[in-house]
Amino acid sequence: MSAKEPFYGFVPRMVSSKAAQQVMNGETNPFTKKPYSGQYKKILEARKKLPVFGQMDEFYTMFNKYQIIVMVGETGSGKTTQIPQFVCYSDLPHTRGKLVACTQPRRVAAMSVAKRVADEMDVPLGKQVGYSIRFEDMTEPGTTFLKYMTDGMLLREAMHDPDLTRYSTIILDEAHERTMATDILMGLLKALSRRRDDLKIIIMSATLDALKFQKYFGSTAGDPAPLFKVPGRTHPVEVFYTQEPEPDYVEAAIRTVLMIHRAEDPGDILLFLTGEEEIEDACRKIKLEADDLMNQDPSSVGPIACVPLYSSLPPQQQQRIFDAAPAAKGDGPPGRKVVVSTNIAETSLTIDGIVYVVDPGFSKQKVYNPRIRVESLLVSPISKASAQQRAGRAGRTRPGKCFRLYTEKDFMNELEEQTHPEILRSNLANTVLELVKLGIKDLVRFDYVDAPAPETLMRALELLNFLGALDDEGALTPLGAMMAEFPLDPQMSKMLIVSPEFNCSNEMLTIVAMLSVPNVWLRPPNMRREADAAKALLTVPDGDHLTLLNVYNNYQLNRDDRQWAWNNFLAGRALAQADNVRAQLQRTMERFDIDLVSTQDERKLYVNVRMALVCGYFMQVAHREGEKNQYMTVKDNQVVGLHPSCGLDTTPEWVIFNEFVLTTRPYIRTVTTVKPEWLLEYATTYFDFSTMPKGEARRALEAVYNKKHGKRKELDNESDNSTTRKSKKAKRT
DNA sequence: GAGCACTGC
Repeated sequence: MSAKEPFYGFVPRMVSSKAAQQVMNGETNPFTKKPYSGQYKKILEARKKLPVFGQMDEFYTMFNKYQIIVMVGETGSGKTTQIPQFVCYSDLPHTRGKLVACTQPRRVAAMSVAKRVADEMDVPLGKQVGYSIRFEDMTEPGTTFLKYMTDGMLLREAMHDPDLTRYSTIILDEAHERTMATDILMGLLKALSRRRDDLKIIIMSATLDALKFQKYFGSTAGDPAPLFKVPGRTHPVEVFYTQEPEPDYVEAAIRTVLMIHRAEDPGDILLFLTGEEEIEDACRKIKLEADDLMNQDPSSVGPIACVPLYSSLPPQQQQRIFDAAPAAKGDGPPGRKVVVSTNIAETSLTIDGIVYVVDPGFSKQKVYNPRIRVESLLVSPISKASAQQRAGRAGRTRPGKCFRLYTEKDFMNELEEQTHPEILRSNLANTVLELVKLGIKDLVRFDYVDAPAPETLMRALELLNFLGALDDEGALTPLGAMMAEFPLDPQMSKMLIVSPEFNCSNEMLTIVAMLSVPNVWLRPPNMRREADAAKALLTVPDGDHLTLLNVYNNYQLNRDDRQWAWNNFLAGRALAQADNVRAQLQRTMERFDIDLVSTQDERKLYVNVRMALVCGYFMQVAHREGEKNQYMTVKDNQVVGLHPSCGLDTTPEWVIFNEFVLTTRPYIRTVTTVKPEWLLEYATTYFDFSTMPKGEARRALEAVYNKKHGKRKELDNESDNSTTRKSKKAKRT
């Protein structure tokens, strides 16, 4: 290195903040050797005002000394943008052919932070600083040394390189969110830190659970990992509670919004509710009542704009949350914007200008019941951490107020400290397969930050064993190794891999892709009949899986017609996404030399597809009990009905289903009719009579078995043709 | 005769 080299004399991981700042304040960009731009200097001045910048010295002392650091930084501390840069100046990954990784739970965050940091470092995005998310790799091998990425992406990389050798430092950001991928990564990194003493690890989190991470990542001697703490930069938020519990939180929320509108100073309102329907309904009511108020007394109440926000809203409409509040009418008071949102506004989206938050204290949360193998969404009380996060949304631009629609006593005594991490609320089939592929031998004794219920692990192991992904000893089979490579639930990767045997891998690729994206069916409230009619035209009566195939094929045939999706009440965004997913899955198929084949004869094709579906979803079979829309899931004996969105024109005796949903009653959704012979043939071990509970389903299967094997002839059963027609006439009345 | 909380590969 020459004397002109800005990093001259720098030794990796022995760099002081003084030296680093000298380079930052110099004239030459040490990473590009080009002179710094004017923009760089301007941004640098702003960076210097961030709380974390003032603690650079403390950071380097710790970073240089310890292998693992837990960092706590509240919103506005600048940790996500600054810490990875600080690390680069001491770690000097570019001089050693290494990378610094910083993970994010969300794609947009990985992209936007990478862009910001590239600007701050005065380099083009995708060169020295890049990002890597599914479907998009904005990095340049050999050049990129600071990479923002989704946590799931790093987990995928670990499957191929368990020692993550490319990285010199790994930073897990937003660890407090406890996504499944971050939780698994924490377990892997803890073990890896003992194999690779050259690897540095930083766990970054919002305040609350730092001690948990410190203990988890502590030394074997029991000392907690060192803590680096940076204050945030937000405005104070005054919190109010109700005196009594509110029996109807939606009604109370609307009342509170109107109270704020009448009595409080100007400033926008953010109201948290739990779902689309609730939100649309509340928006209508607020608008109606606020308009009434203004008409009654235009001199004291201003106009109001009520904006809904939830993820399935088209991006264009989501943008409305950033519109300015409506202007005052004449000399009247200024207008006010009310955003009524799901949890999306708690973490994923920030809206500036919010001064008032109304928090009823509920959100929809995923829960998993391993006993009946069902994930469902339940409206549940939020955690204290969540309530604090919501309140904080009122103090981003100036001091604000938060109205909690529950008592202070309930807040103190009833709310959990933290939302349960995802790993405790999910079906783990996929995760277990990933862990086994990662070489984790004993899943029950894996060092989880929070260990899932043994029953949940057992359910996952059982499923993977039935699918043939794990052998009876729990070891990965060649099939399982292949399945783990697909970004899919194991049932889906299984049916994809076997689909060439049924001559329908092209079709199965499509179906799996369609099952992996959000619902494609649109049903605007004022056009339900038209939407249903459009759907009926695309429906294949043998099953919803085939209908999805048909929808995709028609979408492809009409690619040139930009209006096609809209005219058919289909979500164009979801279809485009399916296209993307399909291409990615196809690449994985090709990598494994799995044949891409089709059946030409449509009637045979549909049968072939249905048989292949059985190979993956044989554990999700329901048998009709009686004549009406009443089914019983095989083996766990849950009474379910076909979901009203189901397109079957009959109620067949045997169906497989993709989803079990628990709403007004238990429903099975995305359903296709199958033949009992297929169950016996393609899932022999699962449909072993000795392990099946007695009942109609078992009797019917036994009859099929005996008939085939000529043991005993059933006289009263014509088997799979015994479907009953649903009365279309009765349906309409 | 209902509804996708939110992410991610």
